Amino acid sequence: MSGDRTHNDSQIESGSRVNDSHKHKDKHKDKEHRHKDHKKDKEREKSKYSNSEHKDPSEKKHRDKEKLKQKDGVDRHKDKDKRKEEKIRSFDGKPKKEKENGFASPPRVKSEPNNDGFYLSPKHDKSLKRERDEDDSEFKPKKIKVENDKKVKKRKPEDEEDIKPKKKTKDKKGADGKKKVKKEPEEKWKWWEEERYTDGSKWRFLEHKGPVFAPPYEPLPSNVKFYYDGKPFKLSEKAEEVATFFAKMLDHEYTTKDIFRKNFFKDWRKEMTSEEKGKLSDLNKCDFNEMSEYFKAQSEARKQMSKDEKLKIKEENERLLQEYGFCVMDNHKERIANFRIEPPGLFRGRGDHPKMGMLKRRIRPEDIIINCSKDSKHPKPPPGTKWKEVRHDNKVTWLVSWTENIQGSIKYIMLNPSSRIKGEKDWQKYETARRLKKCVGRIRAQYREDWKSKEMRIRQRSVALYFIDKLALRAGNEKEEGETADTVGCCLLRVEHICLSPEKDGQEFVVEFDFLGKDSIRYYNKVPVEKRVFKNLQLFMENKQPEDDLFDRLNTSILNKHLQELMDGLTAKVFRTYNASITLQQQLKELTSPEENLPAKILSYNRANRAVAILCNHQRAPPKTFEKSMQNLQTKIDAKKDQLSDAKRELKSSKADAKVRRDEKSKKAVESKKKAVQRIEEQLMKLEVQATDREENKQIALGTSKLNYLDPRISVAWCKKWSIPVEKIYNKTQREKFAWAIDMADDDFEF
DNA sequence: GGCCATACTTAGCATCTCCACA
DNA sequence: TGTGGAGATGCTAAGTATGGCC
Repeated sequence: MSGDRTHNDSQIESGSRVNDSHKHKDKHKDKEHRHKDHKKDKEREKSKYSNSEHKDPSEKKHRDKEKLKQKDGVDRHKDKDKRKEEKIRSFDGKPKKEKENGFASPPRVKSEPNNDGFYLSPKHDKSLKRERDEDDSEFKPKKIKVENDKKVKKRKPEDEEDIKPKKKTKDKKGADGKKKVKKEPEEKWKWWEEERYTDGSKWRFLEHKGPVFAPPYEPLPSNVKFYYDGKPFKLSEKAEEVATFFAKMLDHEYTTKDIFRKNFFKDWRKEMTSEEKGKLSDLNKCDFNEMSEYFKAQSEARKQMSKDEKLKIKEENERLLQEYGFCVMDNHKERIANFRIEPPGLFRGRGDHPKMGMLKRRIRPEDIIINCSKDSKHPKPPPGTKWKEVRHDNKVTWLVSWTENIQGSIKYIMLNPSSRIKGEKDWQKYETARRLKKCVGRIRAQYREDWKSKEMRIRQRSVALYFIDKLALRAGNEKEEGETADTVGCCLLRVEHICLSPEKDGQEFVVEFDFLGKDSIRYYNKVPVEKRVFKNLQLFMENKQPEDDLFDRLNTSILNKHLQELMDGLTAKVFRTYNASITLQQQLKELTSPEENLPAKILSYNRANRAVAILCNHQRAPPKTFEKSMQNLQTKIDAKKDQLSDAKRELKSSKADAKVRRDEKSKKAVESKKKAVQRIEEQLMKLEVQATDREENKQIALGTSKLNYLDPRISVAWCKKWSIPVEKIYNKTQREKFAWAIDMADDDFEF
């Protein structure tokens, strides 16, 4: 098949080949533009430090115009040097070697399409008549429930149960059943058995108390001083407040970074009086240490508070939660996720974020838009203030919004994941992924066919889709230049992010990926690909510079439009959900053996979960205490081993004793020694399993996939099948979020 | 088709809480 | 009973996706 490229690639319409751009006028433009932009980028980089957030509007306009001119592709390249610098940065700030943390070639198990795979959990077998706005074959709440707003207000006492806030149940010990397990409230609202709205509205009635604002600034005591150039300097209140933000972060690596310091200083100066501005001209001469010590002492004092004092604070927090932490949405009291407005501080962008250190300003009532229903009791702004706006938009789910000043994006207050509105969406997400399961075979066949297309754009689309499917890459939406760290997803991959080897480590057609993904987490993977993909990649890279786009004819909207045609509701992200869930299901089948005991089964579950986390590249920095805690665990294991050999010795001698004496008493002694050995062996095994689990989890975060990608019904079914308490898999919060799945999935659920 | 605004999900790190153990 | 540390929770940044406008 080595000749396929020469044959097929020559058939590609020349007009659509970006690689022969030099032959075409517009492509010349393209290249010219690229160079221009590079020059501009460099200039921008130069001026960034003196004026990072106020870009010359004419420059922007010009760039926009250039972009419009550019018919064919998108030039989203930033400074090359900067990228190279970032390229070598790993998530812990150091270059990584391949496979160092086991991320190369993640284990993957794929299920091929199952065309009859229309699974209905028995509880949903019953015919459920419901008009649906989306084609979610299994998304079928049962009862029809139509309640008008007035009824909400006139709730009867018997409804009170719903209105009561969920009392925090203390789950003392969880599933072992060894200690008291306080029952969770028995009657919980099963929204999944009710009718959904079909008109695009999200609610009929919404009432809440508005947000909780950050506490006002408390000036420092007079004995805590700020020093400039070695001398005490009394700051104005505004300047002092911003200085405390920096002081609080003094021990953090952020404050050593040039960009952070520059951004901070620039924004800090804006808060200074003209006198302060004149005198405080060099951040390096500023001494925040006394302030920093003061905050450390305060935090220490908080830790040392008496029980009563702590209780008082806890009660106050509880009061706030009760007052502001719940809303009434369509007859039900629902928990709000984030009812507190983000306090002012310094922006902590991740990776090499160009805006890190900028001042995140205090949000005032005048910045706040309230969303609630017309006939609800509207939240009151704090005395003497007013809201920016009160609106009644039931097509959205948010309660409160404001625009933040760093990126100009909108922030929202929304409901908790356990709420109906979030749960329905989550359920729907998994149903879409299950629909993909039914047609993934066809889609895969199609994109494989498209690798041979005459059109470059189709080839690029199909190769990108292959990566998204095979490697669970994110889509890669375009981002505004200079506004965020240089991170990419699939459609944004650049030539410099991949390295092709016809043969490597005994494998053919190897692609080595190395780029920074979401949150500037490094994605490093070396994967053998199909020959056609390899040849296509070579083609896409022809005559391109390292900083050029790999898929210059593709973006996420083109890709998603195509996916939409293949399956209703299909977007790039659905592949991640589908592949994560199907991998979990298969790994669970593969790894669970019936004869295993409970801890071993849990280990198997965690390993299945881990396979998904590796697939999705969910990394974490190793916990600071990791080495120490592993050591502690090892000490425990060693001690247990000693204990075991002692117990075995004792057992041996009691057996010998019993042989001589042949009486009941010594027989009983043997039995009890046997039991002791057994018990210690079990304890040892548990500790060893724990150590393995922890070691394997060192740099992998399981939580993200568990919460966002794994259909909870798979886990619930697994628990039911093996009689494992669901509490072993999901903590209380997770059980609340997945209440729908826990209720509806039986042991035979198939994703 | 590109741009932009908007709405929502996904993500890792920081901080808090509470349990096991000395 | 005090405390270290694991796990839970909170926080908010950083993604994806869509729809409207030009």
